[in-house]
Amino acid sequence: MLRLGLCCLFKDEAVSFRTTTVKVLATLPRDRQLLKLSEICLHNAINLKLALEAVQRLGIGAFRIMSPLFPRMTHPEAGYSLENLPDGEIISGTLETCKHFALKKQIRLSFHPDQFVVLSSPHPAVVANSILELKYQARLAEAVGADVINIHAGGVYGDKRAALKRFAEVYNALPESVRSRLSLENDDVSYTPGDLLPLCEQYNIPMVYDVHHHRCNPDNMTIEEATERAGATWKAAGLEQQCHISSPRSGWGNPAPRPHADYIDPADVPDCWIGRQMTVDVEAKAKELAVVRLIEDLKLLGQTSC
DNA sequence: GCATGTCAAGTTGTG
DNA sequence: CACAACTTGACATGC
Repeated sequence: MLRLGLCCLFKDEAVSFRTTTVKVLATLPRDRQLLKLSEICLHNAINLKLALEAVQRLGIGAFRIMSPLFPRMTHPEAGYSLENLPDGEIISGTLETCKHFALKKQIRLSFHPDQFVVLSSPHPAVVANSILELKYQARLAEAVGADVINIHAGGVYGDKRAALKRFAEVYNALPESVRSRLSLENDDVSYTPGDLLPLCEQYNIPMVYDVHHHRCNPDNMTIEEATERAGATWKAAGLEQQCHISSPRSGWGNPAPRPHADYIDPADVPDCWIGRQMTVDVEAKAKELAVVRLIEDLKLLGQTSC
Protein backbone atom coordinates (compact mmCIF):
# COMPACT_ATOMS: atom_id res chain seq x y z
CA MET A 1 0.00 0.00 0.00
CA LEU A 2 1.22 3.44 -0.86
CA ARG A 3 1.66 5.87 1.98
CA LEU A 4 1.36 9.39 0.56
CA GLY A 5 3.28 12.21 2.22
CA LEU A 6 2.95 15.98 2.45
CA CYS A 7 5.92 18.32 2.09
CA CYS A 8 6.38 20.99 4.76
CA LEU A 9 3.48 23.38 4.22
CA PHE A 10 -0.29 23.66 3.99
CA LYS A 11 -2.47 25.66 1.69
CA ASP A 12 -5.84 25.76 3.47
CA GLU A 13 -5.18 24.38 6.93
CA ALA A 14 -4.52 26.87 9.71
CA VAL A 15 -0.92 25.82 10.21
CA SER A 16 1.94 28.28 9.83
CA PHE A 17 5.65 28.38 10.47
CA ARG A 18 7.53 31.55 11.34
CA THR A 19 11.10 32.51 10.62
CA THR A 20 13.57 35.35 11.03
CA THR A 21 16.77 36.53 9.41
CA VAL A 22 20.31 37.09 10.60
CA LYS A 23 20.06 40.67 9.48
CA VAL A 24 17.17 41.36 11.83
CA LEU A 25 18.71 39.41 14.71
CA ALA A 26 21.94 41.38 14.36
CA THR A 27 20.12 44.61 15.28
CA LEU A 28 19.22 43.18 18.70
CA PRO A 29 21.27 42.53 21.86
CA ARG A 30 21.79 38.83 22.55
CA ASP A 31 19.08 38.48 25.18
CA ARG A 32 16.51 40.05 22.85
CA GLN A 33 17.68 37.76 20.05
CA LEU A 34 17.11 34.71 22.21
CA LEU A 35 13.71 35.99 23.28
CA LYS A 36 12.64 36.46 19.68
CA LEU A 37 14.05 33.09 18.63
CA SER A 38 12.34 31.45 21.59
CA GLU A 39 8.95 32.82 20.54
CA ILE A 40 9.45 31.65 16.97
CA CYS A 41 10.67 28.18 17.96
CA LEU A 42 7.79 27.70 20.37
CA HIS A 43 5.32 28.83 17.72
CA ASN A 44 6.86 26.40 15.22
CA ALA A 45 6.91 23.47 17.64
CA ILE A 46 3.23 24.04 18.46
CA ASN A 47 2.41 24.32 14.77
CA LEU A 48 4.31 21.12 14.06
CA LYS A 49 1.86 19.41 16.40
CA LEU A 50 -1.03 21.11 14.58
CA ALA A 51 0.46 19.96 11.29
CA LEU A 52 0.60 16.34 12.44
CA GLU A 53 -3.00 16.51 13.65
CA ALA A 54 -4.12 17.93 10.30
CA VAL A 55 -2.14 15.31 8.41
CA GLN A 56 -3.73 12.57 10.50
CA ARG A 57 -7.24 13.96 10.03
CA LEU A 58 -6.76 14.15 6.25
CA GLY A 59 -5.56 10.56 5.99
CA ILE A 60 -2.04 11.53 4.93
CA GLY A 61 0.62 9.04 5.98
CA ALA A 62 3.85 11.02 6.04
CA PHE A 63 5.11 14.55 6.64
CA ARG A 64 8.33 16.28 5.63
CA ILE A 65 9.38 18.80 8.26
CA MET A 66 10.72 22.09 6.93
CA SER A 67 14.43 22.51 7.58
CA PRO A 68 14.27 25.91 9.31
CA LEU A 69 11.87 24.67 12.00
CA PHE A 70 14.30 26.39 14.35
CA PRO A 71 15.59 29.18 12.12
CA ARG A 72 19.30 30.12 12.03
CA MET A 73 20.13 27.52 14.68
CA THR A 74 23.50 26.63 13.10
CA HIS A 75 24.48 30.12 11.99
CA PRO A 76 28.02 31.05 13.16
CA GLU A 77 26.91 34.28 14.87
CA ALA A 78 23.18 33.98 15.47
CA GLY A 79 23.23 30.25 16.25
CA TYR A 80 21.80 28.89 19.50
CA SER A 81 20.60 25.73 21.17
CA LEU A 82 17.23 25.03 22.75
CA GLU A 83 18.75 25.11 26.23
CA ASN A 84 19.67 28.76 25.65
CA LEU A 85 16.10 29.78 24.92
CA PRO A 86 13.77 31.04 27.68
CA ASP A 87 11.10 28.55 26.58
CA GLY A 88 13.57 25.80 25.73
CA GLU A 89 11.98 23.22 28.01
CA ILE A 90 8.47 23.82 26.74
CA ILE A 91 9.76 23.58 23.19
CA SER A 92 11.51 20.27 23.90
CA GLY A 93 8.37 18.99 25.60
CA THR A 94 6.29 19.94 22.58
CA LEU A 95 8.65 18.03 20.29
CA GLU A 96 8.29 15.03 22.57
CA THR A 97 4.51 15.29 22.22
CA CYS A 98 4.90 15.41 18.43
CA LYS A 99 7.05 12.29 18.53
CA HIS A 100 4.49 10.31 20.50
CA PHE A 101 1.63 11.51 18.33
CA ALA A 102 3.42 10.60 15.09
CA LEU A 103 4.34 7.20 16.48
CA LYS A 104 0.82 6.47 17.67
CA LYS A 105 -0.80 7.60 14.42
CA GLN A 106 1.92 6.03 12.30
CA ILE A 107 2.86 9.24 10.55
CA ARG A 108 6.30 8.88 9.00
CA LEU A 109 8.49 11.96 9.46
CA SER A 110 11.44 13.09 7.39
CA PHE A 111 13.76 16.01 6.76
CA HIS A 112 15.13 17.38 3.50
CA PRO A 113 18.01 19.82 4.06
CA ASP A 114 18.22 22.38 1.29
CA GLN A 115 20.80 22.89 -1.44
CA PHE A 116 23.47 24.30 0.86
CA VAL A 117 24.25 20.89 2.28
CA VAL A 118 26.90 19.58 -0.11
CA LEU A 119 29.05 16.70 1.09
CA SER A 120 30.83 16.31 -2.26
CA SER A 121 32.16 19.86 -2.37
CA PRO A 122 35.90 20.33 -2.86
CA HIS A 123 35.74 23.26 -0.42
CA PRO A 124 36.40 22.12 3.17
CA ALA A 125 34.40 25.01 4.65
CA VAL A 126 31.33 24.02 2.64
CA VAL A 127 31.62 20.43 3.82
CA ALA A 128 32.14 21.50 7.43
CA ASN A 129 29.03 23.68 7.37
CA SER A 130 27.08 20.88 5.75
CA ILE A 131 28.07 18.45 8.50
CA LEU A 132 27.07 20.99 11.15
CA GLU A 133 23.67 21.40 9.50
CA LEU A 134 23.19 17.64 9.25
CA LYS A 135 24.01 17.23 12.95
CA TYR A 136 21.39 19.85 13.75
CA GLN A 137 18.79 18.06 11.64
CA ALA A 138 19.76 14.72 13.18
CA ARG A 139 19.15 16.13 16.65
CA LEU A 140 15.75 17.36 15.51
CA ALA A 141 15.03 14.04 13.83
CA GLU A 142 15.86 12.23 17.03
CA ALA A 143 13.61 14.53 19.05
CA VAL A 144 10.57 13.99 16.84
CA GLY A 145 11.28 10.43 15.75
CA ALA A 146 12.03 11.05 12.05
CA ASP A 147 13.82 8.17 10.32
CA VAL A 148 15.02 9.95 7.16
CA ILE A 149 17.25 12.91 6.38
CA ASN A 150 17.34 13.10 2.61
CA ILE A 151 19.95 15.01 0.60
CA HIS A 152 21.28 15.29 -2.94
CA ALA A 153 24.77 14.23 -3.96
CA GLY A 154 25.72 17.83 -4.72
CA GLY A 155 27.82 19.26 -7.53
CA VAL A 156 29.87 17.51 -10.20
CA TYR A 157 32.83 19.92 -10.52
CA GLY A 158 33.69 18.46 -13.88
CA ASP A 159 34.35 14.95 -12.52
CA LYS A 160 31.45 12.92 -11.22
CA ARG A 161 33.56 9.98 -10.09
CA ALA A 162 35.90 12.18 -8.04
CA ALA A 163 32.94 14.04 -6.53
CA LEU A 164 31.27 10.79 -5.45
CA LYS A 165 34.57 9.60 -3.98
CA ARG A 166 34.73 12.76 -1.86
CA PHE A 167 31.12 12.16 -0.86
CA ALA A 168 31.90 8.62 0.28
CA GLU A 169 34.85 9.74 2.38
CA VAL A 170 32.81 12.38 4.15
CA TYR A 171 29.91 9.97 4.57
CA ASN A 172 32.08 7.42 6.32
CA ALA A 173 33.19 9.99 8.86
CA LEU A 174 29.68 11.20 9.74
CA PRO A 175 28.38 10.57 13.25
CA GLU A 176 26.04 7.62 13.60
CA SER A 177 23.07 9.92 14.38
CA VAL A 178 23.36 11.33 10.85
CA ARG A 179 24.47 8.20 8.99
CA SER A 180 21.65 6.06 10.32
CA ARG A 181 19.13 8.48 8.77
CA LEU A 182 20.85 9.84 5.69
CA SER A 183 19.43 9.03 2.26
CA LEU A 184 20.52 10.10 -1.23
CA GLU A 185 18.15 11.35 -3.92
CA ASN A 186 18.65 11.47 -7.68
CA ASP A 187 18.42 15.07 -8.90
CA ASP A 188 17.22 16.80 -12.05
CA VAL A 189 20.55 18.03 -13.44
CA SER A 190 23.51 16.00 -12.23
CA TYR A 191 23.10 12.61 -10.57
CA THR A 192 20.82 9.93 -12.04
CA PRO A 193 19.72 6.76 -10.23
CA GLY A 194 22.36 4.90 -12.25
CA ASP A 195 25.03 7.24 -10.87
CA LEU A 196 23.94 6.84 -7.26
CA LEU A 197 22.90 3.22 -6.91
CA PRO A 198 26.40 1.69 -6.98
CA LEU A 199 27.47 4.08 -4.22
CA CYS A 200 24.28 3.47 -2.23
CA GLU A 201 24.65 -0.29 -2.56
CA GLN A 202 28.30 -0.22 -1.55
CA TYR A 203 27.83 1.94 1.55
CA ASN A 204 24.34 0.80 2.49
CA ILE A 205 22.77 4.24 1.90
CA PRO A 206 19.05 4.18 1.10
CA MET A 207 18.23 5.92 -2.19
CA VAL A 208 15.18 8.16 -2.51
CA TYR A 209 13.93 7.63 -6.04
CA ASP A 210 12.42 10.83 -7.49
CA VAL A 211 10.65 9.73 -10.65
CA HIS A 212 10.10 13.33 -11.82
CA HIS A 213 13.83 14.02 -11.63
CA HIS A 214 14.50 10.75 -13.43
CA ARG A 215 12.18 11.83 -16.25
CA CYS A 216 13.97 15.21 -16.44
CA ASN A 217 17.43 13.68 -16.10
CA PRO A 218 17.24 10.13 -17.47
CA ASP A 219 19.82 7.38 -17.73
CA ASN A 220 19.65 3.92 -19.23
CA MET A 221 17.51 2.55 -16.38
CA THR A 222 13.77 2.10 -16.67
CA ILE A 223 11.40 3.35 -13.97
CA GLU A 224 10.75 -0.26 -12.97
CA GLU A 225 14.45 -1.04 -12.60
CA ALA A 226 15.14 2.14 -10.65
CA THR A 227 12.19 1.50 -8.34
CA GLU A 228 13.31 -2.05 -7.64
CA ARG A 229 16.99 -1.31 -7.13
CA ALA A 230 16.27 1.72 -4.97
CA GLY A 231 13.82 -0.44 -3.01
CA ALA A 232 16.57 -2.93 -2.26
CA THR A 233 18.71 -0.20 -0.67
CA TRP A 234 15.88 0.58 1.77
CA LYS A 235 15.37 -3.06 2.54
CA ALA A 236 19.08 -3.41 3.29
CA ALA A 237 18.84 -0.45 5.66
CA GLY A 238 15.77 -1.92 7.36
CA LEU A 239 13.53 1.01 6.41
CA GLU A 240 10.39 1.47 4.36
CA GLN A 241 11.17 2.67 0.84
CA GLN A 242 10.65 6.35 0.09
CA CYS A 243 10.03 7.94 -3.31
CA HIS A 244 9.06 11.37 -4.63
CA ILE A 245 6.43 12.30 -7.20
CA SER A 246 5.53 15.57 -8.90
CA SER A 247 3.93 16.71 -12.13
CA PRO A 248 5.42 19.39 -14.39
CA ARG A 249 3.60 22.71 -14.47
CA SER A 250 3.48 22.94 -18.26
CA GLY A 251 3.55 19.45 -19.70
CA TRP A 252 6.39 17.10 -20.48
CA GLY A 253 7.68 18.79 -23.68
CA ASN A 254 10.79 20.91 -24.11
CA PRO A 255 12.16 22.99 -22.49
CA ALA A 256 12.83 21.02 -19.33
CA PRO A 257 9.55 20.89 -17.35
CA ARG A 258 11.03 21.53 -13.95
CA PRO A 259 8.54 23.76 -12.11
CA HIS A 260 6.01 21.77 -10.09
CA ALA A 261 2.32 21.80 -10.91
CA ASP A 262 -0.43 22.51 -8.37
CA TYR A 263 -1.65 18.90 -8.43
CA ILE A 264 -0.37 15.46 -9.44
CA ASP A 265 -1.64 13.96 -12.67
CA PRO A 266 -2.42 10.35 -11.61
CA ALA A 267 -1.02 9.25 -14.97
CA ASP A 268 2.41 10.40 -13.73
CA VAL A 269 2.34 7.78 -10.96
CA PRO A 270 4.26 4.77 -12.31
CA ASP A 271 2.15 1.63 -12.61
CA CYS A 272 4.76 -0.38 -10.77
CA TRP A 273 4.32 1.81 -7.69
CA ILE A 274 0.68 0.88 -7.24
CA GLY A 275 0.12 -1.42 -4.31
CA ARG A 276 3.79 -1.25 -3.32
CA GLN A 277 4.56 -0.85 0.37
CA MET A 278 6.35 2.50 0.40
CA THR A 279 6.17 6.20 1.20
CA VAL A 280 5.65 8.64 -1.66
CA ASP A 281 6.22 12.31 -0.90
CA VAL A 282 3.95 14.48 -3.02
CA GLU A 283 5.73 17.60 -4.28
CA ALA A 284 2.93 19.85 -5.49
CA LYS A 285 2.11 23.49 -5.00
CA ALA A 286 -1.44 22.82 -3.78
CA LYS A 287 0.17 21.02 -0.82
CA GLU A 288 -2.31 19.03 1.33
CA LEU A 289 -5.07 19.54 -1.25
CA ALA A 290 -2.91 17.78 -3.84
CA VAL A 291 -2.15 14.86 -1.52
CA VAL A 292 -5.81 14.42 -0.63
CA ARG A 293 -6.82 14.59 -4.29
CA LEU A 294 -4.20 12.03 -5.29
CA ILE A 295 -5.38 9.67 -2.55
CA GLU A 296 -8.92 9.99 -3.95
CA ASP A 297 -7.79 9.61 -7.56
CA LEU A 298 -5.88 6.45 -6.78
CA LYS A 299 -8.82 5.05 -4.83
CA LEU A 300 -11.13 5.74 -7.79
CA LEU A 301 -8.78 3.77 -9.96
CA GLY A 302 -9.05 1.00 -7.39
CA GLN A 303 -5.30 1.00 -7.14
CA THR A 304 -4.63 1.71 -3.51
CA SER A 305 -6.16 1.73 -0.11
CA CYS A 306 -3.96 4.38 1.39
C1' DG B 1 -3.41 48.65 5.64
C1' DC B 2 -0.87 46.99 1.60
C1' DA B 3 2.82 46.42 -1.80
C1' DT B 4 7.57 45.39 -2.28
C1' DG B 5 12.27 43.83 -1.72
C1' DT B 6 15.04 40.82 1.03
C1' DC B 7 16.53 36.67 3.12
C1' DA B 8 23.28 32.29 5.64
C1' DA B 9 24.74 29.04 3.02
C1' DG B 10 26.06 26.07 -3.18
C1' DT B 11 25.98 24.73 -7.83
C1' DT B 12 24.53 24.71 -12.44
C1' DG B 13 22.67 26.30 -16.76
C1' DT B 14 20.79 30.10 -19.16
C1' DG B 15 20.44 34.76 -21.12
C1' DC C 1 29.38 37.61 -16.70
C1' DA C 2 25.28 38.04 -13.84
C1' DC C 3 21.34 35.88 -12.35
C1' DA C 4 17.49 32.65 -11.65
C1' DA C 5 16.17 28.03 -10.20
C1' DC C 6 16.00 24.71 -6.66
C1' DT C 7 10.84 23.58 -1.30
C1' DT C 8 8.77 28.65 -1.21
C1' DG C 9 7.34 31.64 1.81
C1' DA C 10 7.40 35.20 5.66
C1' DC C 11 9.05 39.33 7.31
C1' DA C 12 10.40 44.18 7.87
C1' DT C 13 10.14 48.32 5.65
C1' DG C 14 8.19 52.14 3.50
C1' DC C 15 4.24 54.25 1.24
